Amino acid sequence: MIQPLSRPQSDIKMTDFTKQVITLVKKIPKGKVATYGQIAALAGKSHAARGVGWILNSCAKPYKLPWQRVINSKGKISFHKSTAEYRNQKRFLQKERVKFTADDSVDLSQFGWKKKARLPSGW
DNA sequence: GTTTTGACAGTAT
DNA sequence: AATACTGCCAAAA
Repeated sequence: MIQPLSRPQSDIKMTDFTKQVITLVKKIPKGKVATYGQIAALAGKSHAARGVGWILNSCAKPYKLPWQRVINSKGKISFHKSTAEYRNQKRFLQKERVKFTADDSVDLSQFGWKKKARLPSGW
């Protein structure tokens, strides 16, 4: 049967993993994006990308997380096009100078968040 | 307690 | 290259 698409809850359990994910997402600098897998890996679970997605769905609103800076490993927005969330996220990123290719994808080599942020002489 | 779902990723075929 | 399968996390039914 069909279940509700989303169940935002501000009343979640807050495990270590959850806390770390929230903390990390908040640390994503403006103008950069991170992938679910990267967040998961930084939180200590390299294969918990799904969990990250769930946590964002649960905590993005109540915790005011910049969930828009989190995209999938292909550099694309995970929502289906024509959804309000998709448009919202794309607009948010473009506003931060994040370029979208004709493919509606982001070049992670340019805009991907690197914790050590050591890029050639431009940064 | 088990099953299903959800904004995923990596590997295998 | 494109699909399928598996791994992992947390919450609801």
